[in-house]
Amino acid sequence: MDNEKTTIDDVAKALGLSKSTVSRSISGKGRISADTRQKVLDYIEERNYRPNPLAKGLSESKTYNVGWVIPGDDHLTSLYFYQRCLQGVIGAAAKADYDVLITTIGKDDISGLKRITENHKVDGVILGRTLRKDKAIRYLKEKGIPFVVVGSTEEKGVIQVDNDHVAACRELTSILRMKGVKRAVFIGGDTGQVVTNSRLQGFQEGMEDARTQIYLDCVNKDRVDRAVEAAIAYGTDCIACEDDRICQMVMEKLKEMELEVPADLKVASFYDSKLLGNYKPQITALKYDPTELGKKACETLMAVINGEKVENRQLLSYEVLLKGSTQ
Amino acid sequence: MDNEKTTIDDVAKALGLSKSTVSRSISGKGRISADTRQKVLDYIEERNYRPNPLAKGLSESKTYNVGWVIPGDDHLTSLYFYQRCLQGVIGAAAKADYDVLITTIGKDDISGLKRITENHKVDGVILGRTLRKDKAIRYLKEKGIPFVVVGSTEEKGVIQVDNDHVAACRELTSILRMKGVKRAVFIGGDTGQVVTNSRLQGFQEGMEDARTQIYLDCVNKDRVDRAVEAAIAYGTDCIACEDDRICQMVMEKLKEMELEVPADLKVASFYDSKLLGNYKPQITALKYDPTELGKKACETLMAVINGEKVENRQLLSYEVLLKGSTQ
DNA sequence: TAATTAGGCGCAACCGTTTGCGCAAATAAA
DNA sequence: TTTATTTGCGCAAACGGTTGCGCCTAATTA
Repeated sequence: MDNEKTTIDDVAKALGLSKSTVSRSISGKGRISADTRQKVLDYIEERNYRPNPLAKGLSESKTYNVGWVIPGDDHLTSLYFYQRCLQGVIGAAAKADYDVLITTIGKDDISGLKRITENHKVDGVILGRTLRKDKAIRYLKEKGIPFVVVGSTEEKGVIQVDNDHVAACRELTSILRMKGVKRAVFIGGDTGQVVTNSRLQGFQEGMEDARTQIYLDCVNKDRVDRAVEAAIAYGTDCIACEDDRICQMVMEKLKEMELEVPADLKVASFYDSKLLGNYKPQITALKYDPTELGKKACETLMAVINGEKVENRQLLSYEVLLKGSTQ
Repeated sequence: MDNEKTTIDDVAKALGLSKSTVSRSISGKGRISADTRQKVLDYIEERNYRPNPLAKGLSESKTYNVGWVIPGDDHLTSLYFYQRCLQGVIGAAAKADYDVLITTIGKDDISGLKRITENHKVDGVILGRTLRKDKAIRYLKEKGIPFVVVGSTEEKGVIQVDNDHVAACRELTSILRMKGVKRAVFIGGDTGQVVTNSRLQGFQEGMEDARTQIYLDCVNKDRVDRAVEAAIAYGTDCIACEDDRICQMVMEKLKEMELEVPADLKVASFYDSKLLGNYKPQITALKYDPTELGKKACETLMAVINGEKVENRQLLSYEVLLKGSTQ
């Protein structure tokens, strides 16, 4: 009972038609009578016939695959983010009859990316993370391979889909200011990442000309601890953390210092995640939808592949979650 | 300067050969003089020619893709596990000139899996997680699609690659027994998962006929808390946690109860992960190599695809990390 | 030296689609 | 009714590889 290997020829024979007609019925292109078309559609539906994508791809010069490229070595939160993103990518791809080919790259090793592109296995690529001076971007641009990046890059002429970090951080920050925050502190991570700068920018815009203090490159517990100590010494009444991991470390440090949130000072995170799920006063944070990001990225890539003109920079919306930590 | 579209014909023309000869030079099959072959190999190396996998696949009835199927909704540790696994899969696939097509499935929704198989996009599938009464397994068996599962299943006649949980847990447990543990407690999660039962079995074998107590289905903080309370009431001197997440909850609870590890009691985890990285007395745990798992799984799948006979059950080794928590 | 075998290569069919072109029948315009 | 146009469909050539078969030359054997 297997229809494993039915081909378009089988369908054509069975219906007394030519394969051209069957092909045109399926694609809907060309001149076809509505009657015949419906007959074909019904038949292939019933027999569960699926055109062989290799043959289809060969004649159309398409692979019907997109590459999903993520770092091979990354921390847990990112993984969660990528997984959610991937859901969006897969969904959007499926709608266009595409599938997702996954590969990983390292900071200096883009061999995985080269594999799938040089071997003609994908029609385009979605970059899950970018660095400054990103080798992958350079490579894709040079080769003229369609691609979009999730997140932002300083590289010019690159199609990017990102959360509107600046606007989000600006909005949350100005809410904090309204709530009476006078000496806000921003603790940020790797300044090599574009997103860090966006968040800082949003913070500064939101604070207008209120007094603030900024601590950057807090990439480990030590750095964060020292930043928190300095912030307390400064007499801060609110710490804005660049992301969930920093927020986690900040909360830990505050606990060690036996300071109460929000009694002694407010705390907010510019990135919500599961890591923040278990705090007693829940943490005020900015929430994004990674699935939506992936979806948008993939849709954009599809458009690029089909030769449509698309905006270079697409920004997605966010949500401000006001919780107990900034009460 | 683009060699985007060089075909085997171009290569043949350039070298004054026929495409059959070029093809045979590349594959090494058939009768070819070493001279000619080398000439071809040099040329394609220099011009970076890669055979179009769609054309190749079409004529060989192969896609040169394997499907990597993971749950669409899972917790952080799993994600880490899958990511490491994936590394192994990608590596092994690349060696056989395969690429990895990713898709996600839910407990009752295997449409993603159906997509890639019915559309003939993969030659075989690796299942990243299985459940009892697994729909994906049923489906793949029924359709006769080559597949291997990472982890264990009770389903008969399925090729599985797994860590040797029983042996590992047995060994760690017996070490604990040697160390003088007299009233050990096992706290396990979802008994619906095959691995939970394997770990329990290893624990029981390792404890021989020493007194023990078992708490199962501790799938959330509440359940774990109650199990820990009961264990303490029982007067336990060692809690063996089924996995990292349970261990995390146990440690939290012990802290709340103001009990010291290992002074008041020992704690061990039957699964090491990053979640356990930050405890003051480090946690004794069993360490596996997910990358190795993925690699082995993919290699096995390749063998199956090539029609080789393989062992139904492949067990990988482990490492016992003895740390402060069981001192 | 003649007969056989083996080695190296090319021809052409095939894998399962898409699509330009041409032809006949049906429809519309003259 | 005749002519022009449209409509529906089939033919056959791609797409870029692999592979069975056959031919020719060179090496081996009798």
